[in-house]
Amino acid sequence: MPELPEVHGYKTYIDSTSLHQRIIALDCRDSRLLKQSKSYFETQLINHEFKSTHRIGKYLFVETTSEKVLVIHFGMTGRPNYYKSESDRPKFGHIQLSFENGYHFAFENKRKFGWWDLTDSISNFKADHKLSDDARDLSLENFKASVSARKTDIKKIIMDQSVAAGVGNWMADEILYQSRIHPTRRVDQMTSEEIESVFDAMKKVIEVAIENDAHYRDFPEDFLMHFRKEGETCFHTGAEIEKIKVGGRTTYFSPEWQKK
DNA sequence: CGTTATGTTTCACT
DNA sequence: CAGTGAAACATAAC
Repeated sequence: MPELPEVHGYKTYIDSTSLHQRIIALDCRDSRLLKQSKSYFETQLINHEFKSTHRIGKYLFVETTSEKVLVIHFGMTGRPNYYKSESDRPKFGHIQLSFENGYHFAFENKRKFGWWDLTDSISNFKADHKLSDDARDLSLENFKASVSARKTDIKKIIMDQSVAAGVGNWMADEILYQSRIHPTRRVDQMTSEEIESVFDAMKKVIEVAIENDAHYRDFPEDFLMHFRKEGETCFHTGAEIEKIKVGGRTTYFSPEWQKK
């Protein structure tokens, strides 16, 4: 389920479980999840430790005591899991590290869209992958600058990781619902105030989601996530939520509430 | 059985 | 170069 708030939670989880422990084994059941050879991962991880983590958007960077930084992307169905007994290895824990203390760390990835990579530097990785600053830290100036030259639907823009790293499909729908902007509104036809309202809603959605540990049921009652599905109705208007495709992704919005 | 899923990358076109 | 739509990746769950 990982977008920015979920990955934020994963970072906290890893920080509180897996730092400063010597890694003694790496097991990978499907090498397609590794962007480098398994032996290279072993060289860089075995007998080393996780030192600290950093998050940009949906990417998690783990600094280690080796010269390389581990890059983790969770894909659509990834999450970390730390447990004591090997027998508790989760069903989809395709990559597992074992620590010297006897505990294990699994990278769960049901759909196998997630991956691990190794990089020399976070800033180079960020540049190579055209990642913007993390959406939580992004300035209004930078946001406006990357939006200004664009001529397409606002939803595609805010999901563009080079515009606001960390915004994914559900967050984009929520942000546009909160700012009352229609998902297919073209950015070049939006006023400066409307762009700012999207920016403000993005910040609000991020903070609310993080405060609630990305647990949607605890979100405020006027959040789209409570009725983001077919047949449900808008909290404000009572009208039926509509479902369309934008940029290839399923999109839910409230027709009268979000003006085109 | 067919459809759908919270993501990224690549590619053939406009 | 900017942008688009589609496809590919891989698999569980409904």
